[in-house]
Amino acid sequence: MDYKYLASLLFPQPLPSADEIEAKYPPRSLPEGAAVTRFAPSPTGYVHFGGLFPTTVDERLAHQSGGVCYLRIEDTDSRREVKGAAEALVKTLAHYGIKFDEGVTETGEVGAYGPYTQSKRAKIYHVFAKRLVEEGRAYPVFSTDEELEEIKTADKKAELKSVDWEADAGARREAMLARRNFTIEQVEQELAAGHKFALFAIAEGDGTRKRKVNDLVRGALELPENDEDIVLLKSDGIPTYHFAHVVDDHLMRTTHVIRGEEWLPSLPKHLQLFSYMGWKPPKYIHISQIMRLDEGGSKKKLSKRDMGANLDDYSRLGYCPLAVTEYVMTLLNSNYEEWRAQNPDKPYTDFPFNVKKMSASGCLFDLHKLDDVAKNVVSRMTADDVYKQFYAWAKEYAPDFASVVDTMGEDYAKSIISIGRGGKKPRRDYGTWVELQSFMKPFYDETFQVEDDYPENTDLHDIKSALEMFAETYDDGDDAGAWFEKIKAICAPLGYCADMKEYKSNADAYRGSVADISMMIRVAVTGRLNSPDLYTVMHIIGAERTLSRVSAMINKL
RNA sequence: GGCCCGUUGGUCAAGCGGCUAAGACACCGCCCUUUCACGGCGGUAACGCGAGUUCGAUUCUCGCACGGGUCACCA
Repeated sequence: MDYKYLASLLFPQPLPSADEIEAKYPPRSLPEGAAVTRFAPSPTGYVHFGGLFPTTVDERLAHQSGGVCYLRIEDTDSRREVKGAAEALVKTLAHYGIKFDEGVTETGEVGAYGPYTQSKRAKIYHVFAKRLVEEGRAYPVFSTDEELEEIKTADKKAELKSVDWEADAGARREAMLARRNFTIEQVEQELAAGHKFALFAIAEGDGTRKRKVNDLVRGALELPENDEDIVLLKSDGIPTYHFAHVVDDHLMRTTHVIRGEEWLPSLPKHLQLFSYMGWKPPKYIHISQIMRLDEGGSKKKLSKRDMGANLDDYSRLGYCPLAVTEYVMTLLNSNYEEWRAQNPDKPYTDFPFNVKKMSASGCLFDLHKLDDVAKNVVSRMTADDVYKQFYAWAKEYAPDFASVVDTMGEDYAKSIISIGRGGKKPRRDYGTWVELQSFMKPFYDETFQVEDDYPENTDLHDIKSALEMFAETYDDGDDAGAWFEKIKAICAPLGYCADMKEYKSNADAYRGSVADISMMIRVAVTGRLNSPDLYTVMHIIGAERTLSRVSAMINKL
């Protein structure tokens, strides 16, 4: 068969030569060892938590080595495309510190290796597709409009589940072989009839033979050679992922491809295409799925509806983006936590990220762990920083509380946030803005309320007497020592023990201890059974509030 | 069903032929503390099973089991 002629039939429009294209995408001039990575999502919706994993690896690998990390939009499936998804994606990732040097950005496309949107690269794919036809490595498969319609509406997933695998494999193989046989005349006729064609690459592999391939995380893998013809172009002329991946990652000079493990089975296809094209394949890292625990206690894939799957959930719950990033880092490199403990003040980007430390097995999403990381992150922040982030969050997600905060001003809020902050061991009372909001509530009249009841065995008369005595003697000017002496002084008249050690060794002799007296005051002043140090709380809210809350409680009893 | 990947405590995980099998989270207990919390100390808890190689296997090989992925003109 005259492949040159076939190619000219299939691609009649004038195209640049492969060499011309290659010249436009020269090797990058980067320092030795610099990684070029990319995140290549299809714009089908919000960013999944699972998407943050490979992306963080992309970003670290590139920027740690002085390389380039770019964003390419794989919009080759018009059926699934969601409008505005790409923009939302860029914005969300930026929020988590993933900044792209090239590709699709908030301000449009930047970089010399574009376009970075696959739908704009049709001509480039056609150049290389045509070359494969000329070499006798690719052939067309024609479909009528009706058949195409069928392909478009068929629910392949459902179909595949109820298939007779063995019979199907044979039938598919036969059909594949049959498709390879055609004549130039048939092609001419089909084209004349206006039928569209998909372009397939001939598989030369032997499926019964294994080939060693390398994955940077998993090591040497044995995958069967590819013996299935590969769809390069769909009937609409748009490439499949397989072809686009090979062409784009070669031209854009990607050195490391980080992607989900669902791509592992098609790796032989990609390797075969790289070899057909005469290009050097990139290094691969296939990342396992993120799992979650279902109600029954078994592992399930973290799916779209799960809490925590949508990255926007974290914003809503008030996790600061750095907390999420650091959590991802701990999952990616288990020595990250140790490094963090030793380097509490360094930015996470100083951590020497190591691909070899990554785990080949999947990991389970653990909200507890996230909370712990979040507490660490927030405890290390300055009061100023916490205030800014919290206030911005409140404006959006808790506007009522934001206006409550406004009533007392910024400094007041910061004095609350400053409790236990700074020093070598800052307190870790809250890890999210939702938790901080709850922490702050007792400090504002609008949100103060008695939420907790006194412990069951507390004597109401004692409470009343204790509060009355407290109110009589309270002096805003006392220092912490004097203040506590006065609390202790309340004990004896009521038959409570002022000394905890004494009380513990001789509890029966007393009605209670200074701890109980403190609790009586605490609930009156903060409305809760737990609070930060009472003396500190009273001085933040001031004497007036303190005493009015105490008398309100006395009246209530 | 074929093929591929994976399997250390509840979770994330060190380990890479010889260890009392790290650490972190969670859980529990004790201590500190005016309570709770924070903090400190400690505890419960693991190499999926069966062969083989070896003086010796968590570590290497092979089966099996389990989990996951994949088998589209989707990515």
